[in-house]
Amino acid sequence: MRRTPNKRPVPASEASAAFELLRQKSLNSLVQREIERRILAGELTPGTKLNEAELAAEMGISRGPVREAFRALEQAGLLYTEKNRGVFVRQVSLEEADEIFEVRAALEAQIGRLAAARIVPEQLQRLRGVIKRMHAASRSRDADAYFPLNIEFHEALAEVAGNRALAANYRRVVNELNLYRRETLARNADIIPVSTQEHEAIVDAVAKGDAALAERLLYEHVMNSRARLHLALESAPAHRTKAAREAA
Amino acid sequence: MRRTPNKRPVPASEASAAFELLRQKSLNSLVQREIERRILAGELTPGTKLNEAELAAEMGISRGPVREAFRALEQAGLLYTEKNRGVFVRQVSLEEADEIFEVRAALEAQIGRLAAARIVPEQLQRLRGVIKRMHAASRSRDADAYFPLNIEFHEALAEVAGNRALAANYRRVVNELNLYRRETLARNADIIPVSTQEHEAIVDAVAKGDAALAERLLYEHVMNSRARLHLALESAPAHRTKAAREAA
DNA sequence: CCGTATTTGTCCGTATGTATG
DNA sequence: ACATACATACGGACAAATACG
Repeated sequence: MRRTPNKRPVPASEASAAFELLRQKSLNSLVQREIERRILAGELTPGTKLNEAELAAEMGISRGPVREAFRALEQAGLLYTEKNRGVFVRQVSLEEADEIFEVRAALEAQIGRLAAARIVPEQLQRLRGVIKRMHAASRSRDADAYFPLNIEFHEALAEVAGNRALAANYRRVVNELNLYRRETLARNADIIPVSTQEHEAIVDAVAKGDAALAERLLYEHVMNSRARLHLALESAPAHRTKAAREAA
Repeated sequence: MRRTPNKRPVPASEASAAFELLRQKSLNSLVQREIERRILAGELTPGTKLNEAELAAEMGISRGPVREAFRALEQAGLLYTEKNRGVFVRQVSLEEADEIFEVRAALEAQIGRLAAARIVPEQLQRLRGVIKRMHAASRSRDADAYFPLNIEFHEALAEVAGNRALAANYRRVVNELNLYRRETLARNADIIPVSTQEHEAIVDAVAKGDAALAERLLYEHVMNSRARLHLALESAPAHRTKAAREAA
């Protein structure tokens, strides 16, 4: 046996949260998680340069674990490195985003196919609940309420599909799409009713167990999202800044 | 301008291949590439423990870059880390492999759909050439010749699809499947004729520009591969060792 | 079960390359 | 164009945890 069967209980004096976390996770993984959080939360925007020493000092650690986290996040597609210059938050161009949408469509279609075959009543109830809240957000044209629901819907569906590898790949692809300049990513309230209807049709197909239909609807839903992004860019080709949005 | 426009020519004394490589690529990326190569070539088999200091010494460098490469390869799914114990080549269970096949099927289907829409004559000619060599390998029941052709076929098709993000995701998934115990992975000569015919039908569909058919055939091809793996496992449930194969 | 050897996790110093006035 | 300041890439040392006799 390679592992000690009975782990010694941690003395109360050492049982701080940070200490207990370090028992299990090494520093590099914590740094990785934190940087990932900041990027996905929008605190670090695409193109931002990350400073090794600064980050290390801020977290009260040395630069080694920070560098290791950089390499992991680089592989994950969230950062890129220019040798001897530094690491930067990745920027996804419109052309890349178009390609990634095609990957997402394929994965979502598979999620739909599997979900239709495997969904159980309580999962269906949850999806119906999300749709209901989407309708509410749609009626009040509340984009800030709608978009978290959109994420929740697709996350829940991925879980229904019951395939961890598929869900993991799906999440990575969605994260990459978030690296397309955040401000413009289809935060247009006009699309909410249409999008809500598409989601409802998807749930209906999954509920019926119609795998082929769910697959097709999800594929089209993703490609429609891509088309809507392009439409939004045409109607507002100039990059709308945060200040401009707040003024409106 | 951030970069020096005219790079100083490298003095002959410093112009060794290794030196010039280091001008562009950092050590961690070279280590990463080398370890990845060893894993995919089968020199490092799933479950093998990697020793930081040993690898560093072997390559004549310090442990820092090795650790950074570990973190990248961990994120890529080729290694996994047990804290304070070490990093190991990842092992993919049969259950995981089944899930990954479903991801691969979705990506391959999308590759087929796009390839049918975008293929140009010279690409088609190349695919037909691979098929031709597959038939030859099939007639002589030469598995060692066939399996590289299989890889070449799918790689070429991914290129035809003309979507870099899709190709990158596809490669990662295929690499993961290679981490399912290598020895058993459908190295059965009986399946070669069937597999060849499936490939030929796929090329025909792509050549016709029939996206829907190419998509369906590729999906089924991948799922058939999965089924053939299961069949092979049933007929030989005991793990056939390298020695056993060589004796046969 | 205990002491020792090995290996990992982390930190720090230095050289090299880059940005800037 | 040059000198200076700064950030990164890498090496090396120390402490803690694990493996082994």
